[in-house]
Amino acid sequence: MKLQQLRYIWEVAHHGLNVSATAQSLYTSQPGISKQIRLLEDELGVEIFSRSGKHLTRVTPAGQEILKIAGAILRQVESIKQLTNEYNSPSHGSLSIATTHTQARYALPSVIKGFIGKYPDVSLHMHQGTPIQISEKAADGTVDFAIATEALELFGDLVMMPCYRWNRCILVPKDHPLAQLDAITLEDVAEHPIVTYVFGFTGRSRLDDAFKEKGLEPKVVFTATDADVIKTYVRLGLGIGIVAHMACDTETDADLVAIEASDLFQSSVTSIGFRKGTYLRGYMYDFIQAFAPHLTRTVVDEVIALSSKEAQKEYFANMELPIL
Amino acid sequence: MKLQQLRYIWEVAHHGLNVSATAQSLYTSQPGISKQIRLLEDELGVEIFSRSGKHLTRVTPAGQEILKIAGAILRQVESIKQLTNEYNSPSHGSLSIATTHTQARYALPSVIKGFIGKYPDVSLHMHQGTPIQISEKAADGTVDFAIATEALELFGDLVMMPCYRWNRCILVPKDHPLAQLDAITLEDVAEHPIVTYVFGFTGRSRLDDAFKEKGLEPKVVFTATDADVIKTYVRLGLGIGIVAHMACDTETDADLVAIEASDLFQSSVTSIGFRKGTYLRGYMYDFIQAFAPHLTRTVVDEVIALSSKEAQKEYFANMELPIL
DNA sequence: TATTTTTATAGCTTTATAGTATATTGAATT
DNA sequence: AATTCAATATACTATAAAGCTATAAAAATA
Repeated sequence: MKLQQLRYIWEVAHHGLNVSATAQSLYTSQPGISKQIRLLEDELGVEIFSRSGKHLTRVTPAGQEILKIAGAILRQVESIKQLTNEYNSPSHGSLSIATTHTQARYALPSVIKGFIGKYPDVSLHMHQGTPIQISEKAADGTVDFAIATEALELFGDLVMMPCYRWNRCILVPKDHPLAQLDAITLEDVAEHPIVTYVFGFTGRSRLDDAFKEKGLEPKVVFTATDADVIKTYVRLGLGIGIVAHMACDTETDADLVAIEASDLFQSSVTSIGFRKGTYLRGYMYDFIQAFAPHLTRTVVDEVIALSSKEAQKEYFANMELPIL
Repeated sequence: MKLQQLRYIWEVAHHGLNVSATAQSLYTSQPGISKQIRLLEDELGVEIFSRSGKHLTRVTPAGQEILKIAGAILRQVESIKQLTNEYNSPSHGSLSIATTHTQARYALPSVIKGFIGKYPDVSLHMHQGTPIQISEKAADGTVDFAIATEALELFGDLVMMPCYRWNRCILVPKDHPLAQLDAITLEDVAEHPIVTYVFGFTGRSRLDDAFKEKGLEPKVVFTATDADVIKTYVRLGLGIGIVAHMACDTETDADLVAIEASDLFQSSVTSIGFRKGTYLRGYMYDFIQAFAPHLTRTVVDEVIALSSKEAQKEYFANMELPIL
């Protein structure tokens, strides 16, 4: 058994069982990969892929198990490389982050700015996507970190750490009746058409919960994945906007009125997650702490050491989070 | 990076940093290993072993980390092989068990007999040792299973499952005053010289606890690691023997009187443990269940799935164990 | 059925691995 | 301090393995 062979079967399995395509993506030849897969299967005495004639059609049950372990092995090999990189050149490397629009647009820029100033030799990669996509990318090792408000719990082998708590505000045009009120209630809000986030994005579920609890049926007339689009439609008079607090900028949104809505909806928590067993480079610890000051290296290491997801939640249960 | 290289550094590290000795044990040449280690170090750009001239003197800090991951990788490679073996020939393989005298002599024989009858093609290896040695062997992968009453909790990466609960009895010569009593108390016992297990063996700690709790100071005049030796000295009149219940055989020990002592001492629990992440062959599940009927394949898989040691303990907290 | 896509095979080249013999060095011993 | 012993490094060679190109064969698709 060779690492190369494990790499090949893993890549083929992740390229739709197309050996030629895999070969291209790995800059090698198709016969080479085919041969190595055969050799491995011969050595193990088990077919990893079942074939109809010359084509690979599916992964065998044994193959499923093998691929799972092979993936773990390859990630550990990656860990060894990462740790030696850390010894060789602590300030060189790369950092990939998958996140949503809201984070990328409002929460991350200042952190990123500080980071690239401090680590000019770390190449930074940002991937934007839905919370589900983000979690998947972290879980399969495409990115180092996932930062999002929802869906990060779905993946069992992610270590998740809460970063900050945030509230919502309601954006209305200056002449809107809600802008005249001194205090606003959920009932007031429910009377107007609403423009807000798509379900599964930026704490949308908390919003729905709040209305449901009071037995209200909000008239959501338009949903978007980001606050910029939401604002655009608020300006068009489509409805009132409900967005994350950090998306309300009094300067650029001078034509809108932002109404604090902290007491109308439960606050949401944005978390950062990474795959269990990932080797964290020094600058990665640094990034985490820059984003969430309470997540010091010590704290992160302690959380990693906790064996269960429940213990991790427990760890943060009584911790005060920064409020943004 | 090659698996072979990881194998070499791991073996060298576990052969006292002696490359020549490692080469011998692996039936290969010393230059081959030396070269591969150098190649790996060159590739990683990190010294795994520090050298004084030509001699390897110690493992570098980076080497420590690398070796730890390398060990995990090699064990996973082993898992792949095991699982393919399971597909190829479910009834062929090997099973190594490390256990103490008490288990090997009294609890295991019937189980082993049934097992070799059912799986004649599984080669069975029994290793006898102290509970500490046993745990170590399970933790580093020398054996598949550790079976013992003490010390199995010490190793964090062992999955441990309680098998049965057992009590003690007191062995005395026929003419001994204790043999005349109708009911026996701990105070009675403490008046006589005692022959029992060495500390750290066969639930010895429970015994000490019982005396301590009543403020008694037992006169332990002789300790041994097994009941056979204890009986021998009881016969010589050195003192009264306190041994595990399963060590009292009314036939072979017809010259001794066994006094039930279940209510004098807290019962002990014998457990079986294996390293987390071990691939369990079908016959291994079968062995476990033959030894402890409540540990069905389903139960074992459920316990393995539990992430923390605490959750595992919790799982068995309310389970009735067989009493031997 | 024709065409395209994909995999397998063969032959060849390059690279890698492991072996032997031997030099060199460090540690132990006197 | 010199000598001996044990261990590692180096040089070289033989063998094995891995990968490439070209091409044949087989599925999939149109």
